[in-house]
Amino acid sequence: MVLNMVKRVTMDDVAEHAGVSRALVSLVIRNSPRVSDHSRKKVLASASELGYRPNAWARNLASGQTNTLGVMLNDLHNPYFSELAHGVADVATENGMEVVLTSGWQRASGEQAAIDTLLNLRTDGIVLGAARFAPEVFTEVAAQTPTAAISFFDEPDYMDTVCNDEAYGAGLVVEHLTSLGHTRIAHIDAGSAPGAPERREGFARAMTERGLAPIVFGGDFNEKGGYEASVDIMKLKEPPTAIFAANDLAASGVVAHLRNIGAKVPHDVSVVGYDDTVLAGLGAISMTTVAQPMKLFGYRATELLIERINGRDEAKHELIRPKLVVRSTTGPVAS
Amino acid sequence: MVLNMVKRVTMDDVAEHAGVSRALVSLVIRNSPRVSDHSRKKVLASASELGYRPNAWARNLASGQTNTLGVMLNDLHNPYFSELAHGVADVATENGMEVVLTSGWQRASGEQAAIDTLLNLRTDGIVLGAARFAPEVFTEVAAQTPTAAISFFDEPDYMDTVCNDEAYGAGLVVEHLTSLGHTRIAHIDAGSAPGAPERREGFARAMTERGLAPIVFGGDFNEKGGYEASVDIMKLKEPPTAIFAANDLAASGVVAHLRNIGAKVPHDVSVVGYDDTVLAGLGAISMTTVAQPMKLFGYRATELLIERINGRDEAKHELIRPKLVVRSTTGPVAS
DNA sequence: CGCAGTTTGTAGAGCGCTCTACTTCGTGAC
DNA sequence: GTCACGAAGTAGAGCGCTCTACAAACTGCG
Repeated sequence: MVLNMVKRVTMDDVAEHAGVSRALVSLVIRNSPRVSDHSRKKVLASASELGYRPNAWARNLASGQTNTLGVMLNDLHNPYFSELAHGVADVATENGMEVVLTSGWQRASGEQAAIDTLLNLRTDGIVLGAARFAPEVFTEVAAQTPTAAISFFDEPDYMDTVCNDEAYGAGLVVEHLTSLGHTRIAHIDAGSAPGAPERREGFARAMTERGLAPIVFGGDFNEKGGYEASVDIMKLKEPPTAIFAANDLAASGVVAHLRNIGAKVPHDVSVVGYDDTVLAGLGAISMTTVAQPMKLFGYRATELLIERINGRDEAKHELIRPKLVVRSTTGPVAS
Repeated sequence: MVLNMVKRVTMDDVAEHAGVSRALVSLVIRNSPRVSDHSRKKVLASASELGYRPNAWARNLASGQTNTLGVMLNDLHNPYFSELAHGVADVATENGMEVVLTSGWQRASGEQAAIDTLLNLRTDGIVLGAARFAPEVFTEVAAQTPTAAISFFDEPDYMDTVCNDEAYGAGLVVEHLTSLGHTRIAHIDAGSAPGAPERREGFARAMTERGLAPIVFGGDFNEKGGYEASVDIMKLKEPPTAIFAANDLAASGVVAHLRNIGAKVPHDVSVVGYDDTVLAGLGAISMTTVAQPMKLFGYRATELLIERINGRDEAKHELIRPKLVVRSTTGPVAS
């Protein structure tokens, strides 16, 4: 409807100005070796003089390639996701590809709209950055374009996946806490949210392997979930000496409640988070937590996706091991 | 090079299947009223049977409109920016537009690459989500497409801007602290980073208006900056009873240092942050801070941008007033 | 000098859609 | 019955680029 005031410079304009054919200009712009130095310079000079800028829409339409990777995240507010996007962007750039981000912005219809945008853009592939999408999303997307999903634990044959080794991470926590002398350790889980079952089972296994009773309370991946669960936990006749929360946010809820009831961290109760988000690293909080190398997740997912785009057939599934970051919310059990 | 395995369904396929012309299919897809109900149904049925999906590249090329807004952020890790993007997305969706996000990912060449991507996409307009870009970025982008910038304090005539009323926010802090009886108040600033000078000057004005000496220490918009500045501050012969930090991160650095030297917050020293990021709201931190309605910034910038796309000529500049959020790091001055 | 082989450049047919200008058809007024 | 008119549908020329097939110009070698 409304035209840009600036008259758009096209390849034909450049060709005419340089006195060559449009095809030659195209070759120059795409850095083809099939052009003589002399022509190349001439064309580039004309292009920059006219302020030429290739039109991505036309280029992609003509080439059938978009050279673009789509990334869909379900919550940009979570630093976890931005790390991930960063990783994707790095690998994409390395491979000369662009990245387009979308998000459902936690709106009801947003998720579907975001997917439609991405699919209509015909990106060469799509990274689904979190498993909180409706299951149909995965099958729908994967049916139409190469897809890699992060934190999708089902290992389907229609797309690649990269997951955190949740069980391993939970094991690290148990090992750390038991080495400090803790035996009564409670875990606040996040129900059936992605990753939560694996985390819970890993915890249970690590505990039983050591002959300890796995204490599990239902919570959620947010501050409230941690707070409320810790209220119940601390009402136990024999409260645990350590609490392993669903994630950092939940852990900060635990810390808040412990402070309210006058319990000292870590002297009375040790607290461990999960994710190593910014807040865990803050001096004022300084929380022991499990660091998922989110950027690495983004890397690997993108690498797998690019392999897939280039023709690999079978789906691959990777499990990446997190690391324990010990800070000041854990300490030896009080004697 | 590599073709998608799935044969792409085009408008012509749908037209043939439905026994109508491509033009009619186009009208149906674009929801034109010029189509009879009967044809519409027939076409839609064919489309869904074939799994048709409009090709955004072709559509935009043909229509000369992209119906897409570009957003460039310089640091997706900062929750401040994701809020902003969220606001942009909301307004864009309301107006039936798509949003494409890019970021320089704090990489040297990243910024320019991100801009090129956006400009090559020929989005109808661009929201520049932070003022930390090189100045040329603004002029380059604004010269080529309608542009709105957030937190760009210069009020240029070539693009719209939306800014936080930093001076007003600083005034709120001073008012709050003086009403609690504080008279020795220190401000940790962030040098010439965007917004910082306005914040500092607002602080100084509010203080002098009340006959109080503005104490200013150089810092930065991060935890380290706050920590180090507070070290100097607390070495003063007469340390202040309240510290107004550059932002929440800096404030959390201040709190960390105060805790280290055994000063109680807020009993001995009150601390105020700026931005009201997630961390300020956490129970374990619960920081008094100034809330910038980032989402609103996104809203307004996008609304201005759309006006601009629709033909408004003169640039508009808006100043939006933040709000003080009182939590538990501020209290009456100890008597 | 002639011819194969290599570079370098060009013509022109699309890519999948939109949009203007036109055709066709049905309706009702006269 | 005729004609004007609006509604419904279509033909076909692009949009700005890529890419295949081919032409032209330049090697060098017998």
